[in-house]
Amino acid sequence: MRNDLVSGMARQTAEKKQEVSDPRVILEDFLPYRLNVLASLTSNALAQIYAERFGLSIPAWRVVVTLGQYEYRTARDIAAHGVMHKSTISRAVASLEQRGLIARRPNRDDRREALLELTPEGREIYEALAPEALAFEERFVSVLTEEEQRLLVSLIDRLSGHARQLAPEGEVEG
Amino acid sequence: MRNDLVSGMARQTAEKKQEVSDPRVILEDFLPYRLNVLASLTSNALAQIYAERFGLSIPAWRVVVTLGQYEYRTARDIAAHGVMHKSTISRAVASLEQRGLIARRPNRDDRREALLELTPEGREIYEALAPEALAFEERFVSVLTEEEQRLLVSLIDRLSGHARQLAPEGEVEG
DNA sequence: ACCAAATCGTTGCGCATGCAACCAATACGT
DNA sequence: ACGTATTGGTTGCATGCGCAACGATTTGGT
Repeated sequence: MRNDLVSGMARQTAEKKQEVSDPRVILEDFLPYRLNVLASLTSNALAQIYAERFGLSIPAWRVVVTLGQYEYRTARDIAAHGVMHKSTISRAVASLEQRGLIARRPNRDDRREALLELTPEGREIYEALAPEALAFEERFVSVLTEEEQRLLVSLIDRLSGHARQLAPEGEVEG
Repeated sequence: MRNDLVSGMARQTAEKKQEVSDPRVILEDFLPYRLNVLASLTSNALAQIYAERFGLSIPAWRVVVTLGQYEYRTARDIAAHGVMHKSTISRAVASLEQRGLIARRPNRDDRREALLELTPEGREIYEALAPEALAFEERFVSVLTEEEQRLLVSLIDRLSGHARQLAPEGEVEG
């Protein structure tokens, strides 16, 4: 093996004081980087479940979950709820509709938008998928104590709130 | 405004017991989702800095940072260090080389690989970029106390280690 | 009533990404 | 020493994404 660089992830606290005089970014210690690595690892592991077993992309998965949670909803609700770009949703919805997993019902009160909902087949997939997703989450956080899990959630929340202010505008992919 | 769905991020603890009998995924409470949103928010905010001000993509930024940190390194070292696919690195390196920010020196001992290093211009950019990145990080985590910051880092570390086991293989984009 | 601005959703375009195939060079087994 | 397997790095290809422009519809101002 030869992967000591990544598996080592050497943390060098001795370096800290140097950052003052000659600012250096230590990638492995850089929080945005770490967050991304963790999020990617998690996403990819999860994606295997719903891609290989249900043929769903990440955006499709989010659409399905949202509709499973809310019965029916418009595309822009889903976009807001899943923090995704509306074009991403549009394409995911088109694909899901073509596969017969969701149905589109035009809204008579506002004919620009359409209400989306799971078809019976769609709900079937959702009901098979949801327990697996939750089981994954459970396995994933099982290295932490309950206390730590609550803490993590609260830290993430506060950081997310703050991050939205640092970058006021813009959707987020996922 | 009409974004109550996303800005509300309603957390409904009362729902918890329902998950036992009828497993439902509440997207806003789903940890992988939250991690992704936070990571994306952070990435995008950061990306603005080095895209708009230095014309660097995320992979390019990671190459620059790695070389700033280690003087010289091969492409595959950088890939491992930045947890990125080797093709991503290859293209980032090509672009940086063309812009004259990094130089490639063939390794006589193993002529498959090449040692990469920052040119003076590259280092100049790095030295302008590093303080800004660190300042961003500082601003970013400033909502947390020192204690909480240490805790967050440790939680992330443990989760990352665990996640690597759940998804044993595969690079990570970023 | 009318016109401008805003909103929902779709689509064409350019670009980045991951994958797999590939080339060149090196390591390994026998 | 020879052939095969492995490794570093590049590239063609298909896919997916965000952006911006657009059509259709609705809202708001006057």
